[in-house]
Amino acid sequence: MKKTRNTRQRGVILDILQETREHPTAEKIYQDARRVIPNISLGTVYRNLNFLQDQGLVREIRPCDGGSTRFDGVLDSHAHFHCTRCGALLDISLPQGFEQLQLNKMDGISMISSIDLHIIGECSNCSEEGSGSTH
Amino acid sequence: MKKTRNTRQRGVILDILQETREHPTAEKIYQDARRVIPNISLGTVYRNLNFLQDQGLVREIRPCDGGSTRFDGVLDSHAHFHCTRCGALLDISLPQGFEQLQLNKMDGISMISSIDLHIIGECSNCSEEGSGSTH
DNA sequence: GTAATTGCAAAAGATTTGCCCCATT
DNA sequence: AATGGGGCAAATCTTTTGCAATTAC
Repeated sequence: MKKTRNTRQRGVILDILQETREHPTAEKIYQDARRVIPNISLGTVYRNLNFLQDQGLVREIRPCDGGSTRFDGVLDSHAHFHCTRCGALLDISLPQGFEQLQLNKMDGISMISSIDLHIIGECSNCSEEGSGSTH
Repeated sequence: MKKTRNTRQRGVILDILQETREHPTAEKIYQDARRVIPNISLGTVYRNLNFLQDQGLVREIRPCDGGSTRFDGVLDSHAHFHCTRCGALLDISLPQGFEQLQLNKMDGISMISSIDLHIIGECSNCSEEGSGSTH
């Protein structure tokens, strides 16, 4: 297999993802990265995100309610909560009993590599504000 | 609120979605619909998919592994299995005990409207075929 | 008759890719 | 020096939208 190089761009992108729990989009990562490497290009960001995903260092989350792909650099197992009002995408702990679910041998499944749990609803912030605000 | 009309296009699209468990993409629905209404347009398909979603008659599934949005017209609660080899997206039953999970009051969540469970792995078909095939 | 809906084509986004140059090893 | 990776811009793909014509009610 071919050798990979440690470029500044790649390092910065990975750092950004590992230091936030905001699940940024590629565009947001691009903007953050430009504060460090002003002439980094969006194409490079995408190429590295794909690369890091292939390496298993990062994973992508596709918001259930449309919008662009977001990325997650925190690999502890956790679920995601999507707020339909403000669009927030939050890490949440796996519900009690989740690990014990009978997951194997279901239907036509022969091997499970990962399980994604997405909870869609309203976050406390939005609910506290009554029915008006959109963020 | 404004009145809605029962157009042939809308009916055909809904039928297609309710009669399959294949979770077609908009493009696939468009192709199927053209066999019935040869000059239906892709724009109409998208407009109706969004409309049907707003009505709660259909929901969209965003494949975790990229690719375009797929649609589901079967509303019984079920989970989805994504095969990383052949790309199949299958309905599966919710695992035992799933309904009893402690889901409320977690972290900053104040209201839950739906829960999506996606299982990623390999389907039996692909595994039986050994390690070669891509479908 | 009226307004919701369609078809078509253009526009808008998001992501990928080709090409040539630069920088890591 | 060799070649993986970057920058830039064009290309691709998916989805949305404006508008005039059509059709359900």
